[in-house]
Amino acid sequence: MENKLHIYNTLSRKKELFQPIKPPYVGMYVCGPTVYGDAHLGHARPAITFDILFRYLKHLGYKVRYVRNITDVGHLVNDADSGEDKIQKKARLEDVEPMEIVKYYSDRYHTNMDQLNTLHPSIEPTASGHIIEQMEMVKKILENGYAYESEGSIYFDVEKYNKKYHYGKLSGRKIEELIENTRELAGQEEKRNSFDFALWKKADPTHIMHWPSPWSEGYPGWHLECSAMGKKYLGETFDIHGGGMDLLFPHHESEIAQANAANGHDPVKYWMHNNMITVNGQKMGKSLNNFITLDEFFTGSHQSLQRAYAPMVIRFFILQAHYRSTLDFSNEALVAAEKGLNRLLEAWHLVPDLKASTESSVDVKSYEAKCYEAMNDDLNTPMVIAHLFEVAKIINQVNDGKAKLIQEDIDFLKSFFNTFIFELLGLRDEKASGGNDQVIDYLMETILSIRQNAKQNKDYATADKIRDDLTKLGIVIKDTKEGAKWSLK
RNA sequence: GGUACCGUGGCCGAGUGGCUAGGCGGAGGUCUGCAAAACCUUAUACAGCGGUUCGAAUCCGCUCGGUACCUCCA
Repeated sequence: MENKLHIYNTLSRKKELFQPIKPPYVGMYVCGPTVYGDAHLGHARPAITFDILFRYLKHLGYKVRYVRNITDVGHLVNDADSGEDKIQKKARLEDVEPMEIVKYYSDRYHTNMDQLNTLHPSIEPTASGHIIEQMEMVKKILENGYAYESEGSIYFDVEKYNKKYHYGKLSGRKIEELIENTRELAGQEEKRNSFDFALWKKADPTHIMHWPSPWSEGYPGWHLECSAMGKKYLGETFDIHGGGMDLLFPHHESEIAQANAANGHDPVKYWMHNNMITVNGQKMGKSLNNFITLDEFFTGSHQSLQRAYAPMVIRFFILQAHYRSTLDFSNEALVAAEKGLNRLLEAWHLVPDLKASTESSVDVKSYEAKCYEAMNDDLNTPMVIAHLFEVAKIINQVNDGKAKLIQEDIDFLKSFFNTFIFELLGLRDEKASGGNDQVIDYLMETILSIRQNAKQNKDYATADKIRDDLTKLGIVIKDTKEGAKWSLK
């Protein structure tokens, strides 16, 4: 299988030609959400970024297994003295079962992801469903001598590990600096070094999510689930591991360490990290409490939103920036994205009705190569979109009789646009589903003919009232040379 | 304090040595009863200072400003 796809590998800090370990198979693991709250705009970024990669790899002919986990245990809360589980904390506050929280937010996450038109992962494992696998990994790391027990908890011995391997190879950190710079946190007296991390944590009596283990009644450490589940479903070494840049350290760094300590070699060939979405230049995140949930975007129910934005507008907005750049959110930017998306789709709608000429005045086929080139250059979707806009302009020119295309080129446009807009960028034509109702079609035909009569009688007041009233209902009327056309907004 | 990244026109955002990015917004025009859409034309740019080069937004250095990670975080 040949391809020219280059992806930026965080491990080497360079763009590298993508060569799977065992073509045509590709194994891809992406860090999913911790389901203790609604998904916000930041969660949409990796989901969409790696959805694009998933779609493109499949398009190139690879057989991809895409694993995205659901974190439903572990992950300590920083302000809880006892190291209380995040899910548990939420559960206690709302007085419900932890798994009830997990179910509730998992469902909502899935709904949001469907709204954003991301393809479902091949496997979506939960941490709580893989306690045994995680314990097996702890045992192995213990056997290999890279972990120690302390008060019923098991910690990873970073210093010892670093003597044979390199702790910091992904994030560029040096262990000596970690010694000096790691902040003092509660509950660290059990550890030999402040940067050692838990593989297994003993549950205190109030902790309600716990499992029996050889060491204590407890729960698995922060970074273990991805290592254990990645290995189980993709093997000890797999092609791609993705996630947000904020997971680079310590999460992904520790995953590498765990894999080496357990299996003796690196787990992943290509590490990919998407950048953050910012608000006024600052990261949108849970801890800063400046996040806007996806539901709030879709309904417009957040004080800093001027109105609602459709899921496809959010998707398009995210795709208009490169995944490794920060993306600054604002109403203005979203409105611009919405108009741009609309412009693209309007052009797409014109394609079937374009009139063919005997010759073409523009070279539309060259745009396909340009788009592939952009995709191959580390998934440069903003570049792809820029090319598509240029094609949209050509379509409009042909529609206006200012440029010419032969039938073959028009047919080419249909498949080309279809491939890039819908198959690869994963955009959905929300309007395509509207207007299928025969009753509505007939109704609109009737209304528009009444309006046409009014116009012919120069009764513009009536004509404009019809148009204005329909606009309020979300129906847009455009008078063209071929008569009035309508569409749902 | 350590590590990494960034600073592009009113806004968002590509571009890494010479060729118009693109979208939104602004101005003027064509079309139209008006509007919308579309098309045409147009203005506004590469944080600052030095250096390398025939030539730099793009490479190097310094300065200033910002962000991320170092603690759960997409």
